[in-house]
Amino acid sequence: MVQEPLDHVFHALSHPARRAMLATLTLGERNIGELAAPHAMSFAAASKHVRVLEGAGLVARRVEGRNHVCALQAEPLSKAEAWLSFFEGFWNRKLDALKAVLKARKETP
Amino acid sequence: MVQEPLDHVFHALSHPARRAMLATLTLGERNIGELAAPHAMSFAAASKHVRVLEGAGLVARRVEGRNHVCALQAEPLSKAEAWLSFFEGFWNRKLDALKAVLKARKETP
DNA sequence: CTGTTATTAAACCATATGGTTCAAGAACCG
DNA sequence: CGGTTCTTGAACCATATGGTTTAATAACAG
Repeated sequence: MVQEPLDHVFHALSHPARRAMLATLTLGERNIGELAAPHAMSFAAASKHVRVLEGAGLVARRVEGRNHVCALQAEPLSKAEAWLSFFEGFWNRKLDALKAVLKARKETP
Repeated sequence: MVQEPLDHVFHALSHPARRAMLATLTLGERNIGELAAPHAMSFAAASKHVRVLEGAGLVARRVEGRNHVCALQAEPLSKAEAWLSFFEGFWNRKLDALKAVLKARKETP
C-alpha cells in the first residue's frame, strides 16, 4: 500500500534496472527502447520499469511520433537525499566513537 | 528478486512505518514493542518490518532476556546517500537553467 | 498500401509483500 | 508453581511485483 511520495521514490530506486535507467538518463534523453537495451529482459518488462519511474516523478515522458522520449526529473531524488541527510550524524557518530576509543587506547597504554 | 545491498536498503526505506522506526532509533535503542507501538498494525506485522530493516543492515538486534533491543546501524544509509549524491547536479542544473532563462529575459526585454 | 519499428495492452504466472490471527516459547513477577 | 509479558512462528489471505508471451496500435519508410 505504497502512498507517500517518498514511498514511491524509494521503491523506484530499489530495483537495479531502474537505478541503471536513471543513470543512463543523466547522459541525456532516451527512448524506451534505448533504456531497455542494456537489460536482460523483454521490452515490455522494461516499459513497466519506466512506468514505475514515471509514477515516482523521476522520469518525464514526451511522445514524439512513435518514440516515447524520456527525460530525467531529478527533483524527487533531492527529497530522498534530504530525508537521508537527517541520519548523517549517525554514521559519522560511529566513526567518532571509534576515533575516541583509539585515542583513549593511545593515551593509556 | 531483490539482491544487491542498495536494493535492500532502498526497499527498506520505501515503507513509511520502517522509515519512522529508523527515525525513532535515532533517539536511542528500542525494543520491538516500543518500535511497534506508534503504528496502527499488529505486533507481528511490526516485527516483520524490523526484520526487513535488519535484512538491509539498518538495524542490529541484541537479545536481552525477553526483550529484543534494536539499535540503528546507519552506515548503509551512507551508501544510499552516496548513490543519490551522484544526481545532485541534475536537480541543481534545472534551477540553473531556470535562472538562465530569467536572466536572459531580463537582459532582452 | 505494405511492411517495419516503437510502444502499449492484455492475459497469465510465480513469488514477494504486508497484513491478519492464533499458537508457542522464553523470561520475568510474585 | 502460575500468570503475565515480549517476541517469534505458522498458517492464511489479498494484493503487488516482476517477469513472460502474444496481440493491438500507431507512425514512419518505401
